[in-house]
Amino acid sequence: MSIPSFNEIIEQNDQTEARAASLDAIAALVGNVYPNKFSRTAASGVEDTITALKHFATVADVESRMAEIKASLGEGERPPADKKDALNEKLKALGTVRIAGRLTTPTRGNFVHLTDGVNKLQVYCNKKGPLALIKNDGSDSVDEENGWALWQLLDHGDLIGAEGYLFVTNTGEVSVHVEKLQFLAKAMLPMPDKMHGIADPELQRRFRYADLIASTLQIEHEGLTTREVFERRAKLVSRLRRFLDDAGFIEVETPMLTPKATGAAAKPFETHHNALDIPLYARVAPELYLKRLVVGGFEKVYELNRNFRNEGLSQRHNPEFTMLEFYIAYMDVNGMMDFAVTMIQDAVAKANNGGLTVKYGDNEIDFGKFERISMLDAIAKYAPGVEVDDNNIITAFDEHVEHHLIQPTFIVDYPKSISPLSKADPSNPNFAERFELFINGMEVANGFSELNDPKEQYERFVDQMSERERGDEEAMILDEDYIRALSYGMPPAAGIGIGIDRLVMLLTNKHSIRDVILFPHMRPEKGSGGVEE
RNA sequence: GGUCCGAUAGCUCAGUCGGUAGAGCAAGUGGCUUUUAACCACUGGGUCGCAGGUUCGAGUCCUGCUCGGAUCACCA
Repeated sequence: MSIPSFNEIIEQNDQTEARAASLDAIAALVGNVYPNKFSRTAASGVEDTITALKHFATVADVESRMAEIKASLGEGERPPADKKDALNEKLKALGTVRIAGRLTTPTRGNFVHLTDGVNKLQVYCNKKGPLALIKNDGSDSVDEENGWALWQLLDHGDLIGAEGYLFVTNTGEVSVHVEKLQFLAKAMLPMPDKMHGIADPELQRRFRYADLIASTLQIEHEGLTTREVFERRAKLVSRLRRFLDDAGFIEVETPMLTPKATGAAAKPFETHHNALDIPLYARVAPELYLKRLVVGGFEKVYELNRNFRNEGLSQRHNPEFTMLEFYIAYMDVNGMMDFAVTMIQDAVAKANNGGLTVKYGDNEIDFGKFERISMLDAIAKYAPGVEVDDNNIITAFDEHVEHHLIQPTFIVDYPKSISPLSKADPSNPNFAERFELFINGMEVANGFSELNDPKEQYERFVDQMSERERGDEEAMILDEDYIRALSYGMPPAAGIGIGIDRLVMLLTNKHSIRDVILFPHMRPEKGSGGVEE
């Protein structure tokens, strides 16, 4: 395989050539074009971001005062000079600020915005100066003459540092009057379209970095920006962790590479360990490891991490997906449903600005109430004429019921035959004490009263193994060590697995799982050497 | 894997009945310089996804392929 040249990786065209020329000219002015640091000092007195500066009390106050003044003005009217001057006094008293960020689209002439990804702050440079540039030779020495020359060489998307004082413009926007400018890094590639961002979903996912840049440079957008989607995702995940930690759980990490892929009905990825010369499988579920820990005395235990399933890709399926799985000793399936509702409501509210209702496509989903209905009752309700027996119950459910379950609904009483790790319902031995949570027709969670009788568990595995021999590739594999663990005695316990990606889809009004995973699986790029032709 | 839709300038997109390849943004040059996405003037920029076919002539019609999206099947 030949190593591609830089110019093959970064396709050369008029845009990149112009930027390369700009970079050469900047190098002639400042020296090293990739300096190692820029000290950001904002008015709040700490190493600060633009966002922190904008939220700093004095700045925020000036902005809100100016907003009031502007609200009282007519179309095209400018804020009165005396009021502006008074606010400028307050800003000037803050002294010099040093901010850094990416250059957004130049508006006109000397004005441009710098963004730290979250917020923007306008900066202003005056040709008549004084405008110095900070040299990048490590000495922090200043070239008093060439600030304007550097300013003119900058491109949309370049990263710069700016030092100056805050002021309010004639139109009432708080800005930095730049006195010193430092070049920090070059955007060799043109920025995404300022109005549309990156429109092609393939390119959004493939070039996620550019998609995220577009989130902060784009002028208008519908729905959440990509950045906001992942901020919301992060908020949800951190809130779920917090909730469990506060409830006395321990977070653990169990093997991702396992000698046996079991604990869920799924096809695994296979790899090979060279030193041991054995096959290893990317885990399809952490379930059996976590229950070993319940045996060991971790009565409340959770893992929030990736699982891997070697199956088809779809709007709702990525080969690796994030699952929150947890177990509570001495609890049964009903207690688990109660607990899960409280936890999900807490996390949804925190990630959704306090609200429990979410717009998803044409539906409004209300996380305020979760229904519970048995699988048989659900089939009777949505497919009244359909005769159900052991063999067709799941098919009937999938075909006739699933897509009706828009509002959060626990389907309970699953056939035992398809629930090899869950306890049977004592009053109805053909059924398991198991639920799945459906929202918008999508399976979001799966939980049950955990089977803790080692002999029965062994028999269930044996049944699975014979299913396997009959050709069901996804039937579970007997895990002998798990049987041994259960034989030490596991307390009664309830467990649940929650599909985090799908929950995030619901909270962000995204209809493809690939839009809530930063780097979803894609086919290799053509000519990247990823595939032999 | 089946079906439907799409691929045109760096980006977002037009392109009528088959008849010289278009716009906005971005880029370049010059002007303006307290502006709020889009200031003014000029300029450069195309293997119309790939390969065939029909035709005097194909971005446009036909066939195959590649890649993507939607949807069905399968799955969580």
